[in-house]
Amino acid sequence: MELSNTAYVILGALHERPRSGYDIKAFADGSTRHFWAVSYGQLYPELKRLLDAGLIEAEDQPTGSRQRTLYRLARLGEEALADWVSDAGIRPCELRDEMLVRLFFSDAVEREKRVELARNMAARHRAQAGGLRKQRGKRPDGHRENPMHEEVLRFGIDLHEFMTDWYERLVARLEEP
Amino acid sequence: MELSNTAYVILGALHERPRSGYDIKAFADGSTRHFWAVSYGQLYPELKRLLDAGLIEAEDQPTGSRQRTLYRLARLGEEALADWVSDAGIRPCELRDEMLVRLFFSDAVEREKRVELARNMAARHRAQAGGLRKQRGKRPDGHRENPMHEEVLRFGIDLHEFMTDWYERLVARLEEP
DNA sequence: CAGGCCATGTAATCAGTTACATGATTAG
DNA sequence: CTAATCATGTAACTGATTACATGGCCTG
Repeated sequence: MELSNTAYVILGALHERPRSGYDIKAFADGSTRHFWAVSYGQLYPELKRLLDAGLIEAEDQPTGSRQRTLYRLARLGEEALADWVSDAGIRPCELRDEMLVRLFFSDAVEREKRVELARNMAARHRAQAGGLRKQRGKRPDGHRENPMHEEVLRFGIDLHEFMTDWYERLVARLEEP
Repeated sequence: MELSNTAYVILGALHERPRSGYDIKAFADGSTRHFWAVSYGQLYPELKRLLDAGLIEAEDQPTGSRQRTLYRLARLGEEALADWVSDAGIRPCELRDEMLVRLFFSDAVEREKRVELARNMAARHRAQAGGLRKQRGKRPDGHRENPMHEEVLRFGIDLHEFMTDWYERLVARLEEP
């Protein structure tokens, strides 16, 4: 059976510890969001499918009268996750950037506008790097047993810092012809 | 009226010169593909919509009995393109990378597999940078009047080289603890 | 005359987002 | 008491890909 990448994000989240749907979403928002986002619209139906397929198990754990379903990784899910991570296949890295498309076509407008656009892009990545750095501050120890989480977060920060620098240099280049 | 980004790619392609649908696709594959891909499934319906909206004009130009519709940018389309490029709004830069998700969860597998994954990722970006560099070689002059095309291509090359280096350093870090 | 390129299109499908609807618990 | 957070879910929509179908032109 074919699983979506989102399904593997769920399995990965449950590999660490049992979680509710809400908790899985919070985990994704705080970690994989910058390279793989997950929305409720996918999450809950996907949980149902994984449950039916026997990759995860559900346990009812209400707090008072507030319902809560705690999911945990089943043996089958553990195996599926390990197999998937071990897959040696090369998959494309997809980038979708509307502002970059604008920049690409910005010969059609005056230099001023072009420079402003490049400046906005630098600011965007600066903000993104800042956001990730903040995320990092929030985990004083959470990375002890998952060093790769830390590595990937570091990658995000480095990447956005690289882009910030790149666009700043572009601004300089565009300003003095 | 709201236009999709793909519509703007089309307008941008036509800004340079009149083109057939096939030619627009070839243009996108050879330039915007690495940050904004376009498929036939979107292209032809979108052309129809842009035509109906009066942003582009069509001219029949068959070669023998092989049909061919040449599209050109109308005044309305020219304006729409310029307005869109000038838009100061900040839009997110979206990255979707399945391999990075795997890497993120790779604490779940043995070190060997993890290193192999990182090595594959370095190779992927090396290949991607190479592909872009080749693309660049193919345009001995095409960038004269569109210097931003060259800048964005340069960005792609630099970006993938940065990532290649980053993953190579990761491999080194993972190998000697 | 074959293979590659030029050329146009559609139908089915998919992945994913947005917006909505509902309601309990907890901290200030 | 009220705002934030915890919690679950669905329906409608959108953007985009895949796979298919068709056929002519040009070069070796």
